[in-house]
Amino acid sequence: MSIWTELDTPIGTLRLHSNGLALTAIEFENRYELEGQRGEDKVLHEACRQLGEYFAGERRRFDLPLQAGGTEFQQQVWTALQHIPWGETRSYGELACELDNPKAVRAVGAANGRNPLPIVVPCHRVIGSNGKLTGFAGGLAAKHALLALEGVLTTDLPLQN
Amino acid sequence: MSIWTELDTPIGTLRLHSNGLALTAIEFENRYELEGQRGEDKVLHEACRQLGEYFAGERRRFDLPLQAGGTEFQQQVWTALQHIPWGETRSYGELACELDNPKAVRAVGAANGRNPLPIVVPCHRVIGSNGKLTGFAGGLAAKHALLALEGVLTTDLPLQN
DNA sequence: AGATTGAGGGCCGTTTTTGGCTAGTTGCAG
DNA sequence: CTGCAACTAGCCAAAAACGGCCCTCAATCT
Repeated sequence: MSIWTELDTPIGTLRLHSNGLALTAIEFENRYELEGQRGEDKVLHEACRQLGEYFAGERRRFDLPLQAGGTEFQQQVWTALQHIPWGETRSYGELACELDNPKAVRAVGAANGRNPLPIVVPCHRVIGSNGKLTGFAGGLAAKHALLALEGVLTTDLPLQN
Repeated sequence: MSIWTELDTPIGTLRLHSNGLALTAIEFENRYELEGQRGEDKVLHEACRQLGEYFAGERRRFDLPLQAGGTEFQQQVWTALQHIPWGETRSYGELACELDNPKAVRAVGAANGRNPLPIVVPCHRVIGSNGKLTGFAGGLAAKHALLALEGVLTTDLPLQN
């Protein structure tokens, strides 16, 4: 049985899920789907603390137990995501190259879209090769806000359409 | 001539039928069909007691005189059902294999659908090989509730669909 | 010329759909 | 009574559809 708690942030309320041992999911307020009961535990408490520091600009890396599930390929992608440092971005194509699978570009995009642990696993740092943001579970506005928080996008505003 | 009585449970009212010697049928409230007169006897009294304990989480096996009728194949299936322990599940295919008739998968499903003694003969413990519940006389919601009561479905299920 | 769009094709993993195969039961015709 | 369809609480593999892409090549606009 999994438990969850909610956290208010500049980009809206987040719902964090724990299985008691690790963080298993982060949902945006407009997309609650997963089951479970409201509660608190060490994992959630620590996750809230680190996320709070992140949004306050006082933390650039997360140190949390994570458990994501997913296919082998998805796990490769999500692992690669965690190697993108704070304040940097990659294109979907660059990420595919890091996996020695240069042509699996759209597949990388799809895997990004199914990242169960946004923000902590920084899928928001992946953008189109032309600079457009192209998609985010919490909405492009949230993606833009996250990148702005990390000091990217200070000058230009490629948020269009 | 058979008699029946009704029992309130978390998944709705059940109508239990007895022929005086054994339990002959259990009907869900949305599917009353069998004839008979309302009444009470030792069999029904004991069945209600054990079912009450089951729904209270205090009983994992039933010890009741049963009489189900049906074809030879159906009886094989229903007997096999009773060997599935509380809290476990089988796929229709696995069940077919246990009958040394691996290809009789749909036939097993059909026999499940005609099980006259649901819950006591645990046809709710049989699910699709992909994890979907796929059908239950009392409705999928009831099947889901029963499996939840037995502690299954807590961990899995978030697997697609 | 250079920059900016928009359509089109190719790419890959995942998800959904489809179609064939199956054995027993049941209903209906001969 | 036999025989033949038409069901069904399934299953598997193949095929098609779908994405948080990316490149190319025109067409268009400074």
